Amino acid sequence: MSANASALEPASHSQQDRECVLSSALSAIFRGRFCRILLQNRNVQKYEKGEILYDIGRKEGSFFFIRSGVVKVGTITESGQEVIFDVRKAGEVVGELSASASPRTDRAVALEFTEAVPVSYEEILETIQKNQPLLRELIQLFCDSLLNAHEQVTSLAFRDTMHRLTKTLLDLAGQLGRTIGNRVEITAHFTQEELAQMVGARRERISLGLGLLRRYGMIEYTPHGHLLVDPAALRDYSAKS
Amino acid sequence: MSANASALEPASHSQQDRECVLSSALSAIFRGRFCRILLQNRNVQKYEKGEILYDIGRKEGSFFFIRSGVVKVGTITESGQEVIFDVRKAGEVVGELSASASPRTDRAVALEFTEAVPVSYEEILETIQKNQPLLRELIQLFCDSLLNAHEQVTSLAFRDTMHRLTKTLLDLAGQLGRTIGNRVEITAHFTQEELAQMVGARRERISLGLGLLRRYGMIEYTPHGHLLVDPAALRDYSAKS
DNA sequence: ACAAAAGTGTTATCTGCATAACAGACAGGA
DNA sequence: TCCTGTCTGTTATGCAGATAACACTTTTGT
Repeated sequence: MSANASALEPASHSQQDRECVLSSALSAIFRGRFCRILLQNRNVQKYEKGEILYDIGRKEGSFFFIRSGVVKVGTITESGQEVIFDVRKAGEVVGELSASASPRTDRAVALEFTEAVPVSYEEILETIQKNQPLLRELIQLFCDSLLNAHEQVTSLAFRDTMHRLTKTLLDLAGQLGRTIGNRVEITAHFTQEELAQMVGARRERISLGLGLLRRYGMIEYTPHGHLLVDPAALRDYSAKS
Repeated sequence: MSANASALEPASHSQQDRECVLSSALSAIFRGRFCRILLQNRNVQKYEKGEILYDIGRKEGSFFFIRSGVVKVGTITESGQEVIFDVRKAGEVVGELSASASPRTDRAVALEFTEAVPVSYEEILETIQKNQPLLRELIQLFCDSLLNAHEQVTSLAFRDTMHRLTKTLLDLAGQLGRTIGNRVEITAHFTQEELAQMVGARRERISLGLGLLRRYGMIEYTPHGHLLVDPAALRDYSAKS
Protein backbone atom coordinates (compact mmCIF):
# COMPACT_ATOMS: atom_id res chain seq x y z
CA MET A 1 0.00 0.00 0.00
CA SER A 2 2.93 2.35 -0.52
CA ALA A 3 2.30 4.31 -3.69
CA ASN A 4 -1.42 4.77 -3.23
CA ALA A 5 -1.42 8.46 -3.98
CA SER A 6 -3.40 7.99 -7.16
CA ALA A 7 -6.54 9.61 -5.87
CA LEU A 8 -4.60 12.77 -5.11
CA GLU A 9 -2.49 12.66 -8.20
CA PRO A 10 -4.28 14.08 -11.26
CA ALA A 11 -3.90 12.49 -14.69
CA SER A 12 -0.35 13.65 -15.12
CA HIS A 13 0.65 10.95 -17.59
CA SER A 14 0.78 11.05 -21.35
CA GLN A 15 -1.31 8.72 -23.50
CA GLN A 16 2.01 7.10 -24.34
CA ASP A 17 2.68 6.39 -20.71
CA ARG A 18 -0.71 4.90 -20.03
CA GLU A 19 -0.49 2.52 -22.95
CA CYS A 20 2.90 1.38 -21.87
CA VAL A 21 1.82 0.79 -18.31
CA LEU A 22 -1.38 -0.97 -19.29
CA SER A 23 0.50 -3.18 -21.66
CA SER A 24 2.94 -4.39 -19.05
CA ALA A 25 0.14 -4.81 -16.55
CA LEU A 26 -1.80 -6.96 -18.98
CA SER A 27 1.16 -9.11 -19.76
CA ALA A 28 2.11 -9.54 -16.15
CA ILE A 29 -1.40 -10.24 -14.95
CA PHE A 30 -2.37 -12.39 -17.87
CA ARG A 31 0.77 -14.37 -17.37
CA GLY A 32 1.52 -14.67 -13.69
CA ARG A 33 -0.36 -15.46 -10.59
CA PHE A 34 0.40 -13.52 -7.42
CA CYS A 35 2.20 -10.87 -9.33
CA ARG A 36 2.58 -7.42 -7.86
CA ILE A 37 2.92 -4.95 -10.65
CA LEU A 38 3.50 -1.40 -9.66
CA LEU A 39 0.76 -0.31 -11.98
CA GLN A 40 -0.23 3.30 -11.91
CA ASN A 41 -3.34 2.87 -9.81
CA ARG A 42 -5.68 5.00 -11.79
CA ASN A 43 -9.09 3.50 -11.60
CA VAL A 44 -8.60 1.03 -8.80
CA GLN A 45 -12.12 0.22 -7.68
CA LYS A 46 -12.89 -1.12 -4.24
CA TYR A 47 -15.72 -3.55 -3.59
CA GLU A 48 -17.08 -4.64 -0.25
CA LYS A 49 -18.12 -8.23 0.33
CA GLY A 50 -21.29 -8.85 -1.66
CA GLU A 51 -20.81 -5.88 -4.00
CA ILE A 52 -21.29 -6.44 -7.71
CA LEU A 53 -18.44 -5.82 -10.14
CA TYR A 54 -20.69 -6.23 -13.15
CA ASP A 55 -24.19 -7.55 -13.54
CA ILE A 56 -26.44 -9.43 -15.92
CA GLY A 57 -27.96 -7.52 -18.82
CA ARG A 58 -25.43 -4.72 -19.12
CA LYS A 59 -24.46 -4.07 -22.71
CA GLU A 60 -21.07 -2.34 -22.36
CA GLY A 61 -18.56 -3.96 -20.08
CA SER A 62 -15.02 -4.20 -18.93
CA PHE A 63 -12.40 -6.68 -17.97
CA PHE A 64 -11.46 -6.41 -14.30
CA PHE A 65 -7.91 -7.01 -13.17
CA ILE A 66 -8.17 -8.20 -9.59
CA ARG A 67 -5.51 -6.67 -7.37
CA SER A 68 -6.72 -8.21 -4.11
CA GLY A 69 -9.67 -10.24 -2.88
CA VAL A 70 -11.83 -12.99 -4.34
CA VAL A 71 -14.85 -12.81 -6.62
CA LYS A 72 -17.40 -15.33 -7.81
CA VAL A 73 -18.55 -15.48 -11.41
CA GLY A 74 -21.99 -16.88 -12.05
CA THR A 75 -25.51 -16.14 -13.12
CA ILE A 76 -29.09 -16.01 -11.89
CA THR A 77 -31.98 -17.56 -13.78
CA GLU A 78 -35.30 -15.85 -14.47
CA SER A 79 -36.69 -17.86 -11.58
CA GLY A 80 -34.08 -16.46 -9.23
CA GLN A 81 -31.86 -19.51 -8.92
CA GLU A 82 -28.13 -18.87 -8.72
CA VAL A 83 -25.16 -20.84 -10.09
CA ILE A 84 -21.48 -20.13 -9.65
CA PHE A 85 -19.29 -20.93 -12.66
CA ASP A 86 -15.95 -19.94 -11.25
CA VAL A 87 -14.04 -18.15 -8.54
CA ARG A 88 -11.18 -15.74 -9.31
CA LYS A 89 -8.60 -14.18 -7.07
CA ALA A 90 -5.87 -11.53 -6.99
CA GLY A 91 -3.71 -11.66 -10.12
CA GLU A 92 -6.52 -12.97 -12.29
CA VAL A 93 -9.02 -11.35 -14.64
CA VAL A 94 -12.83 -11.45 -14.73
CA GLY A 95 -15.34 -10.14 -17.17
CA GLU A 96 -13.91 -11.64 -20.33
CA LEU A 97 -17.43 -12.12 -21.64
CA SER A 98 -17.69 -8.37 -22.06
CA ALA A 99 -15.95 -9.15 -25.34
CA SER A 100 -19.17 -10.71 -26.58
CA ALA A 101 -21.50 -8.77 -28.81
CA SER A 102 -24.54 -10.20 -27.05
CA PRO A 103 -25.54 -8.63 -23.75
CA ARG A 104 -24.06 -10.07 -20.57
CA THR A 105 -25.56 -13.21 -19.12
CA ASP A 106 -23.13 -13.46 -16.24
CA ARG A 107 -22.24 -11.45 -13.19
CA ALA A 108 -19.32 -11.10 -10.82
CA VAL A 109 -19.68 -10.46 -7.09
CA ALA A 110 -17.00 -9.89 -4.47
CA LEU A 111 -16.80 -12.70 -1.92
CA GLU A 112 -14.69 -10.51 0.35
CA PHE A 113 -13.24 -7.00 0.16
CA THR A 114 -11.76 -6.75 -3.31
CA GLU A 115 -9.77 -4.24 -5.33
CA ALA A 116 -9.87 -4.38 -9.11
CA VAL A 117 -8.93 -2.26 -12.10
CA PRO A 118 -11.62 -2.11 -14.78
CA VAL A 119 -10.38 -1.83 -18.37
CA SER A 120 -12.81 -1.51 -21.25
CA TYR A 121 -12.76 -4.18 -23.93
CA GLU A 122 -11.87 -1.53 -26.50
CA GLU A 123 -8.79 -0.59 -24.54
CA ILE A 124 -7.82 -4.24 -24.22
CA LEU A 125 -8.12 -4.67 -27.96
CA GLU A 126 -6.01 -1.61 -28.70
CA THR A 127 -3.34 -2.73 -26.31
CA ILE A 128 -3.22 -6.18 -27.77
CA GLN A 129 -2.86 -4.85 -31.27
CA LYS A 130 0.23 -2.98 -30.15
CA ASN A 131 1.64 -5.86 -28.14
CA GLN A 132 1.20 -9.09 -30.02
CA PRO A 133 2.36 -11.62 -27.44
CA LEU A 134 -0.57 -10.58 -25.28
CA LEU A 135 -2.92 -12.03 -27.85
CA ARG A 136 -1.86 -15.52 -26.86
CA GLU A 137 -2.45 -14.72 -23.22
CA LEU A 138 -5.91 -13.38 -23.86
CA ILE A 139 -6.88 -16.39 -25.89
CA GLN A 140 -5.47 -18.68 -23.24
CA LEU A 141 -7.74 -16.95 -20.76
CA PHE A 142 -10.76 -17.82 -22.87
CA CYS A 143 -9.56 -21.39 -23.30
CA ASP A 144 -9.11 -21.88 -19.58
CA SER A 145 -12.55 -20.53 -18.93
CA LEU A 146 -14.07 -22.75 -21.59
CA LEU A 147 -12.21 -25.83 -20.39
CA ASN A 148 -13.47 -25.20 -16.91
CA ALA A 149 -17.05 -24.86 -18.09
CA HIS A 150 -16.77 -28.11 -20.04
CA GLU A 151 -15.54 -29.86 -16.94
CA GLN A 152 -18.56 -28.66 -15.03
CA VAL A 153 -20.85 -30.00 -17.72
CA THR A 154 -19.32 -33.48 -17.62
CA SER A 155 -19.26 -33.41 -13.86
CA LEU A 156 -22.95 -32.54 -13.67
CA ALA A 157 -23.84 -35.08 -16.32
CA PHE A 158 -22.08 -38.06 -14.77
CA ARG A 159 -21.09 -37.61 -11.15
CA ASP A 160 -23.20 -37.73 -8.00
CA THR A 161 -23.35 -34.94 -5.45
CA MET A 162 -20.61 -36.26 -3.17
CA HIS A 163 -18.15 -36.57 -6.02
CA ARG A 164 -18.96 -33.11 -7.30
CA LEU A 165 -18.54 -31.74 -3.80
CA THR A 166 -15.12 -33.28 -3.29
CA LYS A 167 -14.10 -32.07 -6.72
CA THR A 168 -15.22 -28.56 -5.88
CA LEU A 169 -13.29 -28.64 -2.61
CA LEU A 170 -10.17 -29.87 -4.39
CA ASP A 171 -10.54 -27.18 -7.04
CA LEU A 172 -10.91 -24.49 -4.38
CA ALA A 173 -7.90 -25.84 -2.54
CA GLY A 174 -5.94 -25.60 -5.78
CA GLN A 175 -7.14 -22.09 -6.49
CA LEU A 176 -7.21 -20.48 -3.08
CA GLY A 177 -5.19 -22.95 -1.06
CA ARG A 178 -2.42 -22.25 1.41
CA THR A 179 -0.55 -25.41 2.36
CA ILE A 180 -0.09 -26.15 6.05
CA GLY A 181 1.62 -29.47 6.63
CA ASN A 182 -0.35 -32.05 4.71
CA ARG A 183 -3.48 -29.92 4.90
CA VAL A 184 -4.54 -27.06 2.68
CA GLU A 185 -6.47 -24.07 3.97
CA ILE A 186 -9.00 -22.57 1.59
CA THR A 187 -8.30 -18.91 2.20
CA ALA A 188 -11.79 -17.57 1.72
CA HIS A 189 -15.12 -18.18 3.33
CA PHE A 190 -17.89 -19.96 1.51
CA THR A 191 -21.37 -20.50 2.89
CA GLN A 192 -22.97 -23.88 2.31
CA GLU A 193 -25.37 -22.09 0.01
CA GLU A 194 -22.46 -20.88 -2.14
CA LEU A 195 -20.89 -24.32 -2.19
CA ALA A 196 -24.27 -25.67 -3.26
CA GLN A 197 -24.31 -23.19 -6.15
CA MET A 198 -20.89 -24.37 -7.25
CA VAL A 199 -21.72 -28.05 -6.90
CA GLY A 200 -25.16 -27.84 -8.43
CA ALA A 201 -27.12 -29.30 -5.52
CA ARG A 202 -29.38 -28.30 -2.62
CA ARG A 203 -27.77 -26.78 0.43
CA GLU A 204 -28.97 -29.62 2.69
CA ARG A 205 -26.91 -32.10 0.67
CA ILE A 206 -23.82 -29.96 1.16
CA SER A 207 -24.43 -29.88 4.89
CA LEU A 208 -24.71 -33.65 4.96
CA GLY A 209 -21.71 -34.07 2.68
CA LEU A 210 -19.43 -31.78 4.65
CA GLY A 211 -20.55 -33.49 7.86
CA LEU A 212 -19.61 -36.84 6.41
CA LEU A 213 -16.20 -35.68 5.21
CA ARG A 214 -15.61 -34.10 8.62
CA ARG A 215 -16.42 -37.34 10.39
CA TYR A 216 -13.96 -39.06 8.06
CA GLY A 217 -11.35 -36.49 9.13
CA MET A 218 -10.85 -35.32 5.56
CA ILE A 219 -11.85 -31.74 6.26
CA GLU A 220 -12.18 -29.46 9.29
CA TYR A 221 -12.74 -25.79 10.03
CA THR A 222 -10.11 -23.26 11.05
CA PRO A 223 -10.95 -20.83 13.87
CA HIS A 224 -11.59 -18.27 11.11
CA GLY A 225 -14.29 -20.44 9.61
CA HIS A 226 -12.14 -21.40 6.66
CA LEU A 227 -12.07 -24.94 5.38
CA LEU A 228 -8.99 -27.03 5.95
CA VAL A 229 -8.89 -29.98 3.59
CA ASP A 230 -6.73 -33.04 3.15
CA PRO A 231 -6.30 -33.19 -0.64
CA ALA A 232 -4.75 -36.65 -0.71
CA ALA A 233 -7.61 -38.13 1.29
CA LEU A 234 -10.23 -36.33 -0.80
CA ARG A 235 -8.68 -37.48 -4.05
CA ASP A 236 -8.60 -40.95 -2.67
CA TYR A 237 -12.20 -40.80 -1.63
CA SER A 238 -13.39 -39.41 -4.94
CA ALA A 239 -11.39 -42.00 -6.90
CA LYS A 240 -13.01 -45.06 -5.39
CA SER A 241 -16.66 -46.05 -5.92
CA MET B 1 -18.65 -29.85 -56.44
CA SER B 2 -17.30 -27.83 -59.37
CA ALA B 3 -13.75 -26.69 -58.58
CA ASN B 4 -12.74 -29.72 -56.61
CA ALA B 5 -9.49 -30.29 -58.47
CA SER B 6 -7.42 -29.58 -55.39
CA ALA B 7 -6.12 -33.08 -55.04
CA LEU B 8 -4.75 -32.95 -58.57
CA GLU B 9 -3.49 -29.41 -58.40
CA PRO B 10 -0.10 -29.12 -56.68
CA ALA B 11 0.78 -26.19 -54.42
CA SER B 12 1.13 -23.71 -57.24
CA HIS B 13 0.45 -20.59 -55.21
CA SER B 14 2.80 -18.11 -53.58
CA GLN B 15 2.95 -17.63 -49.82
CA GLN B 16 1.46 -14.21 -50.52
CA ASP B 17 -1.51 -15.76 -52.24
CA ARG B 18 -2.16 -18.25 -49.55
CA GLU B 19 -2.18 -15.65 -46.81
CA CYS B 20 -4.53 -13.47 -48.74
CA VAL B 21 -6.93 -16.29 -49.44
CA LEU B 22 -6.81 -17.62 -45.91
CA SER B 23 -7.46 -14.17 -44.55
CA SER B 24 -10.60 -13.67 -46.56
CA ALA B 25 -11.77 -17.17 -45.81
CA LEU B 26 -11.37 -16.58 -42.12
CA SER B 27 -13.24 -13.35 -42.20
CA ALA B 28 -16.05 -14.75 -44.28
CA ILE B 29 -16.42 -17.89 -42.25
CA PHE B 30 -15.92 -16.25 -38.90
CA ARG B 31 -18.49 -13.70 -39.81
CA GLY B 32 -21.24 -15.29 -41.83
CA ARG B 33 -23.33 -18.40 -41.64
CA PHE B 34 -24.16 -20.24 -44.83
CA CYS B 35 -21.41 -18.50 -46.66
CA ARG B 36 -19.93 -20.04 -49.75
CA ILE B 37 -16.43 -18.77 -50.18
CA LEU B 38 -14.62 -19.90 -53.23
CA LEU B 39 -11.59 -20.71 -51.18
CA GLN B 40 -8.67 -22.35 -52.85
CA ASN B 41 -9.41 -25.88 -51.76
CA ARG B 42 -5.97 -26.86 -50.69
CA ASN B 43 -6.25 -29.15 -47.76
CA VAL B 44 -9.93 -29.92 -47.88
CA GLN B 45 -10.30 -33.04 -45.79
CA LYS B 46 -13.20 -35.40 -46.14
CA TYR B 47 -14.68 -37.32 -43.23
CA GLU B 48 -17.18 -40.13 -43.37
CA LYS B 49 -19.93 -40.36 -40.78
CA GLY B 50 -18.33 -41.33 -37.50
CA GLU B 51 -14.82 -40.26 -38.46
CA ILE B 52 -12.83 -38.19 -36.03
CA LEU B 53 -11.60 -34.70 -36.96
CA TYR B 54 -9.50 -34.39 -33.84
CA ASP B 55 -9.32 -36.44 -30.68
CA ILE B 56 -8.65 -36.17 -26.98
CA GLY B 57 -5.06 -35.97 -25.80
CA ARG B 58 -3.42 -34.59 -28.93
CA LYS B 59 -1.01 -31.79 -28.15
CA GLU B 60 -0.84 -29.97 -31.47
CA GLY B 61 -4.09 -29.10 -33.14
CA SER B 62 -5.90 -27.11 -35.74
CA PHE B 63 -9.02 -25.13 -36.29
CA PHE B 64 -11.33 -26.78 -38.82
CA PHE B 65 -13.41 -24.68 -41.19
CA ILE B 66 -16.42 -26.79 -42.04
CA ARG B 67 -17.34 -26.59 -45.70
CA SER B 68 -20.17 -29.11 -45.60
CA GLY B 69 -21.66 -31.55 -43.15
CA VAL B 70 -22.26 -31.58 -39.42
CA VAL B 71 -19.94 -32.46 -36.54
CA LYS B 72 -20.40 -33.00 -32.85
CA VAL B 73 -18.00 -31.58 -30.27
CA GLY B 74 -17.74 -33.42 -27.00
CA THR B 75 -15.62 -35.54 -24.77
CA ILE B 76 -15.33 -39.00 -23.24
CA THR B 77 -14.55 -39.59 -19.59
CA GLU B 78 -11.98 -42.06 -18.29
CA SER B 79 -14.89 -44.38 -17.60
CA GLY B 80 -15.97 -44.23 -21.23
CA GLN B 81 -19.04 -42.04 -20.85
CA GLU B 82 -19.65 -39.54 -23.63
CA VAL B 83 -21.06 -35.99 -23.55
CA ILE B 84 -21.77 -33.69 -26.47
CA PHE B 85 -21.09 -30.01 -25.84
CA ASP B 86 -22.10 -28.65 -29.17
CA VAL B 87 -22.94 -29.34 -32.80
CA ARG B 88 -21.42 -27.34 -35.64
CA LYS B 89 -22.31 -27.19 -39.33
CA ALA B 90 -21.09 -25.86 -42.66
CA GLY B 91 -19.86 -22.30 -42.36
CA GLU B 92 -18.74 -22.71 -38.78
CA VAL B 93 -15.45 -23.52 -37.09
CA VAL B 94 -14.48 -26.28 -34.65
CA GLY B 95 -11.34 -26.96 -32.73
CA GLU B 96 -10.87 -23.57 -31.13
CA LEU B 97 -9.51 -25.27 -28.03
CA SER B 98 -6.40 -26.13 -29.98
CA ALA B 99 -5.41 -22.60 -28.97
CA SER B 100 -4.99 -23.83 -25.42
CA ALA B 101 -1.56 -24.67 -24.10
CA SER B 102 -2.92 -27.68 -22.21
CA PRO B 103 -3.50 -30.86 -24.19
CA ARG B 104 -6.90 -31.38 -25.77
CA THR B 105 -9.74 -32.59 -23.62
CA ASP B 106 -12.32 -32.49 -26.36
CA ARG B 107 -12.93 -34.23 -29.65
CA ALA B 108 -14.92 -33.62 -32.82
CA VAL B 109 -16.62 -36.35 -34.81
CA ALA B 110 -18.51 -36.13 -38.10
CA LEU B 111 -22.22 -36.86 -37.73
CA GLU B 112 -22.53 -37.24 -41.48
CA PHE B 113 -20.20 -36.92 -44.46
CA THR B 114 -18.27 -33.74 -43.82
CA GLU B 115 -15.67 -31.61 -45.62
CA ALA B 116 -13.43 -29.33 -43.61
CA VAL B 117 -10.25 -27.28 -44.03
CA PRO B 118 -7.81 -27.67 -41.16
CA VAL B 119 -5.71 -24.62 -40.32
CA SER B 120 -3.06 -24.71 -37.61
CA TYR B 121 -3.43 -22.36 -34.68
CA GLU B 122 -0.11 -20.77 -35.59
CA GLU B 123 -1.41 -19.91 -39.03
CA ILE B 124 -4.58 -18.47 -37.53
CA LEU B 125 -2.52 -16.27 -35.25
CA GLU B 126 -0.33 -15.03 -38.06
CA THR B 127 -3.32 -14.21 -40.20
CA ILE B 128 -5.01 -12.33 -37.41
CA GLN B 129 -1.95 -10.24 -36.75
CA LYS B 130 -2.07 -9.11 -40.36
CA ASN B 131 -5.80 -8.59 -40.41
CA GLN B 132 -6.93 -6.95 -37.22
CA PRO B 133 -10.73 -7.03 -37.64
CA LEU B 134 -10.50 -10.81 -37.53
CA LEU B 135 -9.39 -10.61 -33.94
CA ARG B 136 -12.87 -9.57 -32.90
CA GLU B 137 -14.38 -12.46 -34.83
CA LEU B 138 -12.08 -14.97 -33.23
CA ILE B 139 -12.82 -13.68 -29.77
CA GLN B 140 -16.52 -13.71 -30.53
CA LEU B 141 -16.16 -17.38 -31.42
CA PHE B 142 -14.74 -18.10 -27.99
CA CYS B 143 -17.44 -16.05 -26.31
CA ASP B 144 -20.21 -17.90 -28.10
CA SER B 145 -18.72 -21.20 -27.14
CA LEU B 146 -18.34 -20.14 -23.53
CA LEU B 147 -21.85 -18.73 -23.36
CA ASN B 148 -23.19 -21.98 -24.68
CA ALA B 149 -21.27 -24.00 -22.10
CA HIS B 150 -22.56 -21.78 -19.32
CA GLU B 151 -26.10 -22.34 -20.50
CA GLN B 152 -25.58 -26.07 -20.32
CA VAL B 153 -24.34 -25.79 -16.77
CA THR B 154 -27.38 -23.84 -15.59
CA SER B 155 -29.65 -26.14 -17.52
CA LEU B 156 -28.15 -29.23 -15.88
CA ALA B 157 -28.18 -27.60 -12.48
CA PHE B 158 -31.83 -26.53 -12.46
CA ARG B 159 -33.97 -28.15 -15.11
CA ASP B 160 -35.40 -31.64 -15.29
CA THR B 161 -34.87 -34.05 -18.16
CA MET B 162 -37.97 -33.08 -20.16
CA HIS B 163 -37.10 -29.40 -20.07
CA ARG B 164 -33.54 -30.06 -21.09
CA LEU B 165 -34.76 -32.26 -23.91
CA THR B 166 -37.13 -29.63 -25.31
CA LYS B 167 -34.38 -27.04 -24.99
CA THR B 168 -31.99 -29.29 -26.90
CA LEU B 169 -34.57 -29.84 -29.64
CA LEU B 170 -35.22 -26.11 -29.91
CA ASP B 171 -31.49 -25.41 -30.08
CA LEU B 172 -31.03 -28.01 -32.79
CA ALA B 173 -33.96 -26.56 -34.72
CA GLY B 174 -32.30 -23.16 -34.49
CA GLN B 175 -28.93 -24.49 -35.59
CA LEU B 176 -29.83 -27.05 -38.21
CA GLY B 177 -33.43 -26.16 -38.90
CA ARG B 178 -35.17 -25.80 -42.23
CA THR B 179 -38.57 -24.20 -41.86
CA ILE B 180 -41.53 -25.95 -43.51
CA GLY B 181 -44.80 -24.22 -42.78
CA ASN B 182 -45.00 -23.84 -39.03
CA ARG B 183 -42.74 -26.82 -38.54
CA VAL B 184 -38.96 -26.97 -38.57
CA GLU B 185 -37.01 -29.95 -39.86
CA ILE B 186 -33.79 -30.75 -38.08
CA THR B 187 -31.62 -31.52 -41.10
CA ALA B 188 -29.40 -34.16 -39.55
CA HIS B 189 -29.99 -37.49 -37.94
CA PHE B 190 -29.44 -37.99 -34.24
CA THR B 191 -29.79 -41.30 -32.45
CA GLN B 192 -31.52 -41.29 -29.09
CA GLU B 193 -28.14 -42.09 -27.60
CA GLU B 194 -26.70 -38.90 -29.08
CA LEU B 195 -29.62 -36.83 -27.88
CA ALA B 196 -29.09 -38.36 -24.44
CA GLN B 197 -25.45 -37.23 -24.55
CA MET B 198 -26.54 -33.71 -25.38
CA VAL B 199 -29.27 -33.60 -22.75
CA GLY B 200 -27.28 -35.30 -20.01
CA ALA B 201 -29.65 -38.19 -19.36
CA ARG B 202 -30.10 -41.91 -20.01
CA ARG B 203 -31.26 -42.98 -23.45
CA GLU B 204 -34.42 -44.56 -22.03
CA ARG B 205 -35.58 -41.17 -20.75
CA ILE B 206 -35.11 -39.70 -24.21
CA SER B 207 -37.17 -42.48 -25.72
CA LEU B 208 -39.95 -41.79 -23.24
CA GLY B 209 -39.65 -38.04 -23.68
CA LEU B 210 -39.76 -38.14 -27.47
CA GLY B 211 -42.71 -40.52 -27.29
CA LEU B 212 -44.57 -38.10 -25.08
CA LEU B 213 -43.87 -35.10 -27.31
CA ARG B 214 -44.95 -37.15 -30.29
CA ARG B 215 -48.24 -38.04 -28.66
CA TYR B 216 -48.71 -34.33 -27.96
CA GLY B 217 -48.15 -33.70 -31.68
CA MET B 218 -45.22 -31.40 -30.97
CA ILE B 219 -42.74 -33.48 -32.93
CA GLU B 220 -42.81 -36.15 -35.62
CA TYR B 221 -40.41 -37.93 -37.93
CA THR B 222 -39.83 -37.25 -41.60
CA PRO B 223 -39.56 -40.23 -43.97
CA HIS B 224 -35.78 -39.68 -43.85
CA GLY B 225 -35.76 -40.19 -40.09
CA HIS B 226 -35.21 -36.52 -39.39
CA LEU B 227 -37.06 -34.79 -36.60
CA LEU B 228 -39.78 -32.31 -37.46
CA VAL B 229 -40.54 -30.04 -34.53
CA ASP B 230 -43.13 -27.40 -33.73
CA PRO B 231 -41.01 -24.71 -32.06
CA ALA B 232 -43.93 -22.65 -30.81
CA ALA B 233 -45.52 -25.65 -29.13
CA LEU B 234 -42.20 -26.76 -27.62
CA ARG B 235 -41.45 -23.31 -26.26
CA ASP B 236 -44.92 -23.24 -24.82
CA TYR B 237 -44.51 -26.62 -23.23
CA SER B 238 -41.13 -25.82 -21.75
CA ALA B 239 -42.35 -22.49 -20.40
CA LYS B 240 -45.16 -23.89 -18.28
CA SER B 241 -44.69 -26.02 -15.15
C1' DA C 1 -27.62 -5.25 24.44
C1' DC C 2 -31.25 -7.08 21.85
C1' DA C 3 -33.77 -8.29 17.94
C1' DA C 4 -33.59 -9.77 13.38
C1' DA C 5 -31.31 -12.08 9.91
C1' DA C 6 -28.27 -15.30 8.12
C1' DG C 7 -26.17 -19.58 8.39
C1' DT C 8 -26.05 -24.55 9.92
C1' DG C 9 -27.52 -29.45 11.24
C1' DT C 10 -31.01 -32.86 10.86
C1' DT C 11 -35.12 -35.63 9.87
C1' DA C 12 -39.16 -37.66 7.31
C1' DT C 13 -41.40 -37.93 2.90
C1' DC C 14 -41.95 -38.04 -2.06
C1' DT C 15 -40.35 -38.42 -6.81
C1' DG C 16 -37.59 -38.35 -10.90
C1' DC C 17 -34.36 -40.88 -12.84
C1' DA C 18 -30.91 -44.54 -13.24
C1' DT C 19 -30.68 -49.40 -13.71
C1' DA C 20 -31.68 -53.63 -15.69
C1' DA C 21 -33.80 -56.42 -18.76
C1' DC C 22 -36.29 -57.43 -22.96
C1' DA C 23 -38.88 -57.53 -27.50
C1' DG C 24 -39.59 -55.58 -31.82
C1' DA C 25 -37.93 -52.78 -35.94
C1' DC C 26 -34.58 -51.88 -39.23
C1' DA C 27 -30.33 -51.79 -42.04
C1' DG C 28 -26.33 -53.68 -43.95
C1' DG C 29 -23.14 -57.48 -44.98
C1' DA C 30 -22.15 -62.13 -46.14
C1' DT D 1 -31.81 -64.43 -48.23
C1' DC D 2 -30.76 -64.71 -43.56
C1' DC D 3 -28.44 -63.04 -39.82
C1' DT D 4 -26.00 -59.90 -36.95
C1' DG D 5 -25.63 -55.45 -35.11
C1' DT D 6 -27.62 -51.05 -34.15
C1' DC D 7 -31.54 -48.57 -32.88
C1' DT D 8 -35.99 -48.03 -30.54
C1' DG D 9 -39.95 -48.70 -27.18
C1' DT D 10 -41.41 -50.29 -22.75
C1' DT D 11 -41.69 -52.15 -18.05
C1' DA D 12 -40.45 -53.06 -12.83
C1' DT D 13 -37.41 -51.99 -9.14
C1' DG D 14 -34.35 -49.20 -6.19
C1' DC D 15 -32.13 -45.20 -4.82
C1' DA D 16 -30.23 -40.47 -4.75
C1' DG D 17 -31.58 -36.27 -4.04
C1' DA D 18 -35.30 -32.62 -3.95
C1' DT D 19 -38.68 -30.79 -0.73
C1' DA D 20 -40.35 -29.30 3.52
C1' DA D 21 -40.10 -28.29 8.10
C1' DC D 22 -37.65 -27.30 12.27
C1' DA D 23 -34.32 -26.23 16.19
C1' DC D 24 -30.06 -24.26 17.09
C1' DT D 25 -26.15 -21.05 16.52
C1' DT D 26 -23.77 -17.09 14.97
C1' DT D 27 -23.55 -12.68 12.95
C1' DT D 28 -25.21 -8.08 12.00
C1' DG D 29 -27.56 -3.94 12.60
C1' DT D 30 -29.50 -0.34 15.58
